[in-house]
Amino acid sequence: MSGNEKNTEKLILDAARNIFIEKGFDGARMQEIADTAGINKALLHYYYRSKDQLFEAVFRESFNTFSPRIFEIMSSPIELSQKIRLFIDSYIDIILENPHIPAFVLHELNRNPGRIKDLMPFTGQTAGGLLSALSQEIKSAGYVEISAQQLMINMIGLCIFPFIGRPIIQPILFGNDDNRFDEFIQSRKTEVTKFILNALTKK
Amino acid sequence: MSGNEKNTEKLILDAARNIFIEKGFDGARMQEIADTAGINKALLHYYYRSKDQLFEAVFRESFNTFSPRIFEIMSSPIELSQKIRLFIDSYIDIILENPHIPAFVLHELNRNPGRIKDLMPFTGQTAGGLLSALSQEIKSAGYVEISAQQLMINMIGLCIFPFIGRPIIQPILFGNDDNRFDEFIQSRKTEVTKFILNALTKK
DNA sequence: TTTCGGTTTAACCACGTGGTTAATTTATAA
DNA sequence: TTATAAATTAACCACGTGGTTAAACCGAAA
Repeated sequence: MSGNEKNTEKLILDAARNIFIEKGFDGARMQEIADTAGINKALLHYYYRSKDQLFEAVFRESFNTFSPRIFEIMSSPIELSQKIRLFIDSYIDIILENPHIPAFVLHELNRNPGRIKDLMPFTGQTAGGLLSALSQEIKSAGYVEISAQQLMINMIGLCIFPFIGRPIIQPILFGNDDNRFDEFIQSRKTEVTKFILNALTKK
Repeated sequence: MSGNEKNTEKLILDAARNIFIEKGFDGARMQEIADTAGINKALLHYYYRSKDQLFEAVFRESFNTFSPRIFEIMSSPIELSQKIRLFIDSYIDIILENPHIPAFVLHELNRNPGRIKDLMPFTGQTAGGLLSALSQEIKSAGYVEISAQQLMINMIGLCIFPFIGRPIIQPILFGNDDNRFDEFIQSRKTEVTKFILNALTKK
């Protein structure tokens, strides 16, 4: 039982996650995943039967990380402004720990939009319920008139976009300086929250 | 000179654009591009020497469509609020005509971030100039305190995100109904403009 | 020590890939 | 009509791909 005693299945999944997220399904090679995991290629098929199934495992995991707990937070019994603060804060934190996941998940979903059906934990109905509830809260909070959908997309988009757009944002706006980009992201949590809450406030 | 007299090079580029944008570089097959164009595969290499060069042609074109004319608009001598209205309006219009381009460009840029260097028409300096000018305008307009970078990213992100995120947005928020999603996008132009301008306004 | 199941590997396979080539067709001009 | 170059094609090639297989390895129970 030496130190590197790590079960092989996990070893494979870790390697596959790195490769798939970096190169996407089409760009990933089973050989490279095996090399990264430090094992023989046949072992990939021993534990996961095919490239598709290995990818499936990685993608589900990534999707669950990516899929915001927005519905949990949004249905909790706290004030709307607090929900918004809470969501922005925790969602940006999550993405900061896995900055490449949004681009990965969204690309694979665009490549195969039908896949979403297998992944949705909540029905359209539960979503509908939350939306109408949110819609009520917007009104009773005395906020600006805005549909629940528009607000949700704004919140999520403002959190995610900087990460997906980094390869174009950083060179143009920050002279390709990693530090300046990181500072930018750091300040985003408070900036986005301020921006949204102010956008919702009647003048 | 019959009706379908279309020069072959253009025929190839059209087919390549469709395939590359739908499947990405790694997922695209030269044979499928040839079939789509209705020509022999060897012709692809006759006009464009390699898959890379054919892709390069498609990507440059897409990037120029995608790359917002934000710097033109932002440096024109009109009031800031008008610039914002103008940008949101025209940018969403452009993307509506090519709804798959943002996901395509951003994915390929994430796959190969170095590529951006070959594509930037403006130096970091010109961008810097525009940013400080914009920063001044924000102040003199009496708007809320916000950095030029944060504002620009918010504007662009709010325009683009619904298109990149469609495969997840439509099923969850609109019961996978094409019409409801299209209505949502249509109302976005006014909604996003209102949202941003209000977010910038002090109480 | 032997046996036996789960692990791991080297070697292999059929097939699809991007790319090439030599020949054929087509248009053009003399 | 004929000569010439450009456009187009069928056939081909080397190689990388996902996947398989049979044998070897290894720890534990008998």
